[in-house]
Amino acid sequence: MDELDSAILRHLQRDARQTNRDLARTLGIAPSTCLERIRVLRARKVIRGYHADVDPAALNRHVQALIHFQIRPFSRAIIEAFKAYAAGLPEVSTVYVVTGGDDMIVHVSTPSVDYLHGFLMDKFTERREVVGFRTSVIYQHTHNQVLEPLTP
Amino acid sequence: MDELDSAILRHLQRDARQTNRDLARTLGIAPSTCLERIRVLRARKVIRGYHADVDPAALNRHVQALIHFQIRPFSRAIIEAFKAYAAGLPEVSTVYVVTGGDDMIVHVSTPSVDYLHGFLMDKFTERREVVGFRTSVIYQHTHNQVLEPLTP
DNA sequence: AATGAAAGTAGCGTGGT
DNA sequence: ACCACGCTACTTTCATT
Repeated sequence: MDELDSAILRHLQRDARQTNRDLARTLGIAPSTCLERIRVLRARKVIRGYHADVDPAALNRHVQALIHFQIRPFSRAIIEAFKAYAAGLPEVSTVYVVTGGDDMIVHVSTPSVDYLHGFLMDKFTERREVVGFRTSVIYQHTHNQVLEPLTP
Repeated sequence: MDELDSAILRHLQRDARQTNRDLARTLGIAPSTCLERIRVLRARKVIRGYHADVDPAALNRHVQALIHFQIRPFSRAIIEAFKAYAAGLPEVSTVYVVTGGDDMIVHVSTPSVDYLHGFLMDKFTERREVVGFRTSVIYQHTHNQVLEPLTP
């Protein structure tokens, strides 16, 4: 992980579909060198994948929310099972297992407020391990697609 | 947005670097057709971009957290300013503006717990609009990279 | 580890159905 | 709208440094 690798990661986070030639040209290296660097970064799992960023509204997901869960009993097996359950629901985009006031925070996106309400009622209220949850509707969110390496 | 567009989005969310030819072949359409569909989806901003997914640990970001903020006074200008401030910090990956108990939830990733503590102290405690915040350290998180269209 | 050339392959415009 | 063709450009391997 030298400065060149960092530069490659920075550029591929911003635009994953630029050609290898273009990337090599902007970095001032040969295309074959650039290709090999990227191959190694993938093999080392530093680059985990390449994903298109799709507007949720185009997928009929106009209402997003964060759901804060309290789970009891708090054991590894229960947490793992609930995490797997939540992550498998098509409305769910992210599951965070956290410390603090809540045990789990789940990011969901749904067509409407009505759909969200029905979804929460149908999928979570009946589960024994869920002793309580709280909904935060998301008004806006901005995502920083390019993360730089940090120095300790 | 027909079934073919949905299929294209599904595949590009899973792997944004597959060639147009491969995608066309798996969908059973001509490459030129596929290319034109993708071009329109980009022009309509349904596809917002293509991004490499990089392991945060490789960027020296071993400790992630969600920070829950209470902001006062609660006005559009104050919220916008704080959002812009937070989103501009390199440690921050996502800013959610929400309803409910909190006003803003910020996803951060840092090298260590010490770094996180110093970061919170240096960047947030001195800001007047921050009347309180709470930290949830993230133990695990799973992200669903492929979002399907939902039917109302 | 980086390069340059060479072979295979893909992108993308044009025209046709 | 979709497909077929063809030119140009890209990717990728390998010998060389």
